[in-house]
Amino acid sequence: MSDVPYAYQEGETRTLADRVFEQIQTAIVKGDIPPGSKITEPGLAKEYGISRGPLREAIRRLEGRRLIKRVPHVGARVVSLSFEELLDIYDVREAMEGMACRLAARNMTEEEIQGLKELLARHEEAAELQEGKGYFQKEGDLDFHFRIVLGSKNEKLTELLCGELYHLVRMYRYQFSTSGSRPKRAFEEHHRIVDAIEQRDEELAEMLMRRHISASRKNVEQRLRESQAEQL
Amino acid sequence: MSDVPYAYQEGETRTLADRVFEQIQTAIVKGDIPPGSKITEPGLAKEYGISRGPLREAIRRLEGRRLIKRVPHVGARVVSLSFEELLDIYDVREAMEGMACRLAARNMTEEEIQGLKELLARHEEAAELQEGKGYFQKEGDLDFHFRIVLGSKNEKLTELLCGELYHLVRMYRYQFSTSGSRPKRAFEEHHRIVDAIEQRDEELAEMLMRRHISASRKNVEQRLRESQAEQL
DNA sequence: TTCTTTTTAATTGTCGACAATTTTATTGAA
DNA sequence: TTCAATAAAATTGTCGACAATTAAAAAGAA
Repeated sequence: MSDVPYAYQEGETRTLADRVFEQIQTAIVKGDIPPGSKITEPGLAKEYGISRGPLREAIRRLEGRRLIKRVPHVGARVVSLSFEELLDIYDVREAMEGMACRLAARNMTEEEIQGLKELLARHEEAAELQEGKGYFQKEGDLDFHFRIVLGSKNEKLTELLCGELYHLVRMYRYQFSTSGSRPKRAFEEHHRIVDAIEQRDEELAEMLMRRHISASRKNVEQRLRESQAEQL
Repeated sequence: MSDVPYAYQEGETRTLADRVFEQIQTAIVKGDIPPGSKITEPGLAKEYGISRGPLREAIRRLEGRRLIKRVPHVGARVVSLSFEELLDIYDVREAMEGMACRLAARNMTEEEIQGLKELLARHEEAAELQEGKGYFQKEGDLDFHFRIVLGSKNEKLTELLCGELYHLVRMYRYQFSTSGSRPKRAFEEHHRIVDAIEQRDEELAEMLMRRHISASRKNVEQRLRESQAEQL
């Protein structure tokens, strides 16, 4: 599977600025360019072997996706992630993915639902092998959510979630390795969500997804508070 | 009040690209640059009296906000609005503003709530004078929703709603003049929402906001179907 | 030494020029 | 006339250069 799950469907012909945009985005998400670090145009231009023109366009787009913050005449910095913002994102996800799940129960095809079930089965297999942690499950969880969002058949919802929010979510995961701490329960919840979708029970599907994300949020919140307490 | 309700709080010093970005955005939203029309760089550069460099950066940001679509080596066009997308946006708003309303009930200050009530009173006054239609109510409705989103104190939610979605909403309104068709009922709903917020009833606040937006959606949907039927 | 001022260096913002590609117009053949 | 092939024009993509602003370094005063 590609590194970027939600890729724009443009043709082969991509411009330099487009490619560099994706490269830098990946570098930021994976932490290769650490949060808070300064983006210098001549430096990046040299590193990627292009001139400053396309690079600046890429930077503007990164700014639009809120992966970097820019101050006129001063420069750009990679966003630094705060606990508050992470929790904020969970609330947004609860709302949007809840709606996505409701719509998925309405609009997903039988084939797509079948695919979801197979995905879950594969995850469970892998989880049994390596006791529920590690890279695969990390990305696998997002893959599950990703498919449901696509299943909503709501383009705007998909754009906002996959094009704006998930990059940040992945960034947090690379950063804090803050995932997969409650694998068994999460799997159970995933199963129940798929069941609700299969039964076309929109309300239940939405409710279960909201609970699922809300539980995740509470879990992360508690762990963050613990690690904060440790530092005192 | 400023034309753009959600303005970034950058200092005085703004760059050419930033200003042109806002100018073009306003032009697109208001329909001065009609949907579907082609954006030619030399043309716009000449019109705004700048070179193509800053203009291209502005275009990239417009693309990020999904106000224009760009094809490599071909050019950019202003997005054309479809009925499906408008209805999609309503679903997204229902989810996100529902959550915003829940959080607003939790986090709004008493002063902010008081301000909301005053806003409603002013709207009612104006509505009585001009029988509930016209420009003021159009923007006024969005102003109401805008304040509640701010009251959520959730930065990501605010960014997505005010920075991504509301521009499209305003674009639709300028385009189709599709608003203010059920003023009295909308006012009542606004009132009940504020009451729920004042009583700090999070669940009720979310539910009322979701119903409010859902009703709006149904109303628009019906009117769109009627106008479609007329064309047959 | 420490703080302020001045000077230097580096970075960002803007522009015009050229190459690559696409669109439009023209020409020619069926 | 209509369609295909070619030629011309326009537009996009990329680059390097220069001006404006900011950050860093050096010099000087307390």
